Amino acid sequence: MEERTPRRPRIADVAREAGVSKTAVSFAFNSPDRLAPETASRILDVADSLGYRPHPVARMLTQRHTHTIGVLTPQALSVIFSNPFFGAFSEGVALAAEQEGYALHFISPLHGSLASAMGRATVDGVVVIGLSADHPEVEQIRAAGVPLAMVDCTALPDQPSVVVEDEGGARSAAEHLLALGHRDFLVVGVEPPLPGAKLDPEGVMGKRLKGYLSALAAHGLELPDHAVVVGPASIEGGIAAMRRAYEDGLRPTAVLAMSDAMAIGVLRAARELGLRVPEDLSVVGFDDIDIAQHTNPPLTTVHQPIRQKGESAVRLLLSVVERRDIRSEQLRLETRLMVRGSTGPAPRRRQEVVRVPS
Amino acid sequence: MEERTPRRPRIADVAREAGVSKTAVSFAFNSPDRLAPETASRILDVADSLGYRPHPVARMLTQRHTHTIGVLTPQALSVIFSNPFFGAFSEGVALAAEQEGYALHFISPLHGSLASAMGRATVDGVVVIGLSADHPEVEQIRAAGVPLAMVDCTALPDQPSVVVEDEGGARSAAEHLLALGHRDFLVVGVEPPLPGAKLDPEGVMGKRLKGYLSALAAHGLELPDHAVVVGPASIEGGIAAMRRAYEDGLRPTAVLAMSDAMAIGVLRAARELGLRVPEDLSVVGFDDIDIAQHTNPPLTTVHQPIRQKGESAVRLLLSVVERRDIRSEQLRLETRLMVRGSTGPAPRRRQEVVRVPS
DNA sequence: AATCTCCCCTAAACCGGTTTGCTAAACCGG
DNA sequence: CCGGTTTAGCAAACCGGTTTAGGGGAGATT
Repeated sequence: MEERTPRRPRIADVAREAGVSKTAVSFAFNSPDRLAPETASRILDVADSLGYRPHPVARMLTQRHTHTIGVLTPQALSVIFSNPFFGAFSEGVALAAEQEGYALHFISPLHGSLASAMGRATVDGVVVIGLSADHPEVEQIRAAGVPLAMVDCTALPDQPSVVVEDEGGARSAAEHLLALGHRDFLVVGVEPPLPGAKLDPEGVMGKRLKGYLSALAAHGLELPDHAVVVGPASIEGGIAAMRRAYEDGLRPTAVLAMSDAMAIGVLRAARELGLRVPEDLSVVGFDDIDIAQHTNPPLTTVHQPIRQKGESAVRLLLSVVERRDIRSEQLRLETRLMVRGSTGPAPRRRQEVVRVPS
Repeated sequence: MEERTPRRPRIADVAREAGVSKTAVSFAFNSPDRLAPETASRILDVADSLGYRPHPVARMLTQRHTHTIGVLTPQALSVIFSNPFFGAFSEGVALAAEQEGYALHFISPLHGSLASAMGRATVDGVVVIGLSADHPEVEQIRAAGVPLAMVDCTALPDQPSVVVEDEGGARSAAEHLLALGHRDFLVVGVEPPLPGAKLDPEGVMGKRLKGYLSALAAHGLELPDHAVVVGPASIEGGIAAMRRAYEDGLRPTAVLAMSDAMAIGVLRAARELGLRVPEDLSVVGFDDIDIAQHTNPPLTTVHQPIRQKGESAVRLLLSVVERRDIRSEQLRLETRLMVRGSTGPAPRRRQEVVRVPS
């Protein structure tokens, strides 16, 4: 006569075993002070002996919140997690979430649909990264009444958001190279997630490009279209982009990369092409990920507070989730050029790159 | 006379508005074929106009599963996410999870308690990484009836697990250096998460150390205790470890690092100490993270299939979650030495390191 | 002795869905 | 015209908890 279904014990089982009501058991776990001390501890003992744990889903249902925040990205997590930028960002998100007692739930397209993934997600709010404001998904989330905080996008005026000075940072990178005498540039950009799509001028990469261009324009320079190559934001992407540029006959003295990972790829490709950095070629990245200071030579790059971005996004989000603060803040963080070893004076010899006189 | 509480519409609201029962609404969403086509689409229209989405938590409660898997780590996520190893591992986990239609939930100690974090987590199963089998938490999870898959730990015979050939990989690393003529070694290890704890001989680091030692022993060599330094598994940790070793007077010709991040730190510290790699010093890492092939010089290291580890763990886990397969598999994956540029023949000059004759 | 408090605990409603079991009407062949 | 099968939809039970409103008894107050 064995018990055939070792099913999970419920609150009713504990109540029966302890000879009390379900309410009492609930009190024992959630507000023990509403029970006589010995009753509470007896209930807890019984619960323990039965191996009872309150069912988290049932609890969520009645308490109306999940103590979980979501991180929403339009790309598959499997491509995202290998990105050091995302790692650092998640670090910031996790730090704030952990401090506030929230768990982390990553939301990415399931079976191709971000909407259905979002529909399944049991979160109190979401941090949205890598999505432009006009993405239909974002509107849907808002309509569903789920609080959200946007990262790298400020287009929703009544929503909390965190952005960085992308344009200014990019400008300072280009100015740095211009001051070193460089005139022949190659811009290495991150391609949009959807193949074929044009660089969104309001997106992060669009702003960085704008920053580069405005610095060049101030020196009477223009950037020919073919001096902009794009690829995936990875070391391999950077290698491929640099090789392609060389095969196309470009011989820049300086490379402006929109991501550190790609800059590291450029460093690598340059070495293979027999170019010394920074003597023959200067390279500047963007983001200042951790390894940037440990490359050889150390990478000159535009620092942005990646971790803080994640942390602030969560703080902003929680302030509306917990209704501590209704007004939604728009945070704008600074960027800062970190001059290290990968940039130097432009070499003397002239390059054959197209240049437009002012 | 405005509606004051724009509360989320419930299934009953849709039912009333459409003039049908709750059941019909539920059917419209979940098994439309049980309804007349026009009824179903009318209900869906009403739902849409009301902005109704089925409540995911309520749905979880009745359906008895969450379509979410947890990743459990004993360390704070904020320290974990910056680790490239973990990034690659998560990539594998995410890949398998996404393919199977599961979302990802990261579980780390909340307010210092892994148990309470686990108690709140609404997951169908967990992938456990970095936890030894005798950790009280693991027992608790099993007792709670939550399916789990252990990574890097095989101690639970009736649980699915994924491990790699740590000892063999470490041995091959040491043998490679021995074959190059090295006799004076420094081992750079990853410190246990709890300060002061001794290296768990059954843990990953313990096995790697055992592998190093057995290769040395086969050549009649012993490793003095002071030739093993430990630190956090990061670039900084590697730099600090190498510096400390030098300050202690050690002058090894070869470094065996238990993690690539630390090996990269060693590379960096060596450069600062004026040592050429591999002419003056050989360095071999462990893991073969992505950047290992892009360091300067490219890092010789022991490859382990990190992504596959994550992927397999999820597959194994889901096979028990979905009861497709009751027998729990124990997977053991191979490691493989990747010889690259950071190792070379031992330099001629003898070092003053302590050496025990055979 | 009656009333008031306070303490400890409970019954029942509720959270927002899904699922089971059933019924009434439509359909069908003979 | 009749019994049998389908079809379309409903009411109620259920998932596993929390919370509200309130009841009974003991001690304090009048």
